[in-house]
Amino acid sequence: MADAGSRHKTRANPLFLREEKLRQAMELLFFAYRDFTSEANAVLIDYGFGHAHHRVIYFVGRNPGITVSQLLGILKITKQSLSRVLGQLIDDGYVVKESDRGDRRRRLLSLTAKGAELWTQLTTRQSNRIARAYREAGADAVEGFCTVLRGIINEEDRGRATRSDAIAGTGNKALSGRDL
Amino acid sequence: MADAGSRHKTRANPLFLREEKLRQAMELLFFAYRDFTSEANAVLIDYGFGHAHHRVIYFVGRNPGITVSQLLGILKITKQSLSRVLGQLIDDGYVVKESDRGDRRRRLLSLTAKGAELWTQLTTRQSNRIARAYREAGADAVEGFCTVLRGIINEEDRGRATRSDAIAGTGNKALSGRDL
DNA sequence: CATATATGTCAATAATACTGACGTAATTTT
DNA sequence: AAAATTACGTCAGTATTATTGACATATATG
Repeated sequence: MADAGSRHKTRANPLFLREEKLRQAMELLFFAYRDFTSEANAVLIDYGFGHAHHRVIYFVGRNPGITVSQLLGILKITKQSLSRVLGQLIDDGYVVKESDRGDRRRRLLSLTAKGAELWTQLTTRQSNRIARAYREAGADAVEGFCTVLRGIINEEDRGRATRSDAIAGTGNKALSGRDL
Repeated sequence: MADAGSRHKTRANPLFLREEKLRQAMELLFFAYRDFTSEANAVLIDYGFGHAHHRVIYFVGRNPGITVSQLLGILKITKQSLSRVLGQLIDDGYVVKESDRGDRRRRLLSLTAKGAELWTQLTTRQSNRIARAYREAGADAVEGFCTVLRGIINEEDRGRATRSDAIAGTGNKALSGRDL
């Protein structure tokens, strides 16, 4: 308790500044995510869809041939939750589901042409926002941005945002299975 | 149309790489936010609260004396949505609401001791995650991280994640009004 | 006094998500 | 080949977050 004073805010107290920086980071993350997602949400309303549909469309587009359980692993929601959203997307002709010929228990998901079009529409807006931020920040800042974000992600999922080189609409079937 | 070929994926095509980097950023943001929030959600379940309560607790703690409409401006939800959540937090003794003596239409929100305790519990876990990522990434990366995130946020809200120096539980009344 | 602002509230609805239970088909293990 | 596991689907009930629209009240401002 002799040095208790160091726990309080004083002139340029490094501990106080550290906590301040951490809270700032949390807020930046909140506001950035809020604005980043509101972009796409506006588009989706015209289609009668919501955030959940966006996430499904996005990850199916990015990973054509993804299985249902791989998708569940990414979204971290229950299959019952996914079911409704995915069902709608299939009914409305944005996503198709086909049996895996290797393991016929599996259902492989991919976008239709209509789905790929929506994917592009959604992704373009969001990547324009990122692109602008990247341009203004510069290459070094971008690298730092990615490094820190990767550090925030749970260790087991850190590979996910890099490994795929799939493009919506194009072939590029199947992920190696254990990867997702 | 003469140089149409440059729009397609070729060996180290800079345009393709650019798009790839942008999609990577979107995914990093998705996964980072997913894991960042799941941290606090787990705690909240024990209190019978959800994500929405967390956001209210957080921003009230960070901005003691914040008004209802300032909070709505941050959260970007309707007052009807806020009403239920805020009402619960007040009923359960985490938040207090008092009339502004200057403008008695306004209600100033702040945390009770109980609320500040929960605030700390929630914030500690999340800031530990950020702190670890910061430590591993280094100071330069952190700076880049903040710069890019700020660039992603809508221009009118960029000041928000920096301006406040309020701490949960401590005095530090009122924001300048126009700021939030 | 008229108007605008800040807040609150009633009602209906939509979207996302959860738990729990159960069923079926295909594959893997023993 | 029987048993166990995996992948998927579905029915039912519920919680949480959020929306729109309408209306009410108190206070402040011109």
